[in-house]
Amino acid sequence: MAINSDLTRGVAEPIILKLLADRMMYGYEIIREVNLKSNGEFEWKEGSLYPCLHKLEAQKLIQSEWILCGSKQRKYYTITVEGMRAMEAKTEELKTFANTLAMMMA
Amino acid sequence: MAINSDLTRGVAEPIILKLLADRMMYGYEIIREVNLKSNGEFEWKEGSLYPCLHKLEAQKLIQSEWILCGSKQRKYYTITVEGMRAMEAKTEELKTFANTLAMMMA
DNA sequence: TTGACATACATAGATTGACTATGTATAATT
DNA sequence: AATTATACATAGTCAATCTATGTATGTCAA
Repeated sequence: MAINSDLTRGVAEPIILKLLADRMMYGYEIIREVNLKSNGEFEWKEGSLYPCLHKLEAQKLIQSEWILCGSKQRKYYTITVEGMRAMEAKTEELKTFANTLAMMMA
Repeated sequence: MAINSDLTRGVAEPIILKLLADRMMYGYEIIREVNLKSNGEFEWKEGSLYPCLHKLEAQKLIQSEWILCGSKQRKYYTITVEGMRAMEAKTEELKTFANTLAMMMA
């Protein structure tokens, strides 16, 4: 029962930043976490996530490092100070949006 | 203090259907109403609304008629039975989305 | 009365974020 | 040995919105 992707546009960035504010994660892990935590309402795919991570990194809101886990290389992302600020701003914007929308549809 | 348009994508249709469920309205009137009711958080422009109305009409969720008001022609839109059903479905989807998002950002 | 502004509809073209499909490579499982 | 899951990546497509522009009429003040 996935949500229409027109709705989810724009929420990927704040969600990623929010997750990385808790702990460092690698891309594939983020996909599983989001799909799990949303009870399947979000159905993120690699094709959506990786370009988004690259964009966030280009904006210096997150940064990456390759880490060897056992015998496997994983690209771990951490949030930057600037990213924390962006997350807070985006979270506020999301709240305003949700409240406005609730009012409009009431 | 307008909301980023990536967020508002996908909400135009349910909002329009919701408004027309109350009363018939013409395009320009819808723009003013939405911008007013949202306290300026939504800043709809003609270039966004008219194509959306045409699409909804092509889907037979709304229908239009030209009405002469004084000396001015206005294109009034009304919601169809099918449109009412679509509105209810979309409203449910919006609620699920808002709840999921609130949970993810908590 | 004329210029400025608001009303009212319309659309072509650009932008952009997400999706589809595909590719590579390794690890785990059967 | 073959299949599946993990893990990263990107080219091409799609679609909803925005920008910019156009037409026409109504209103109001200088």
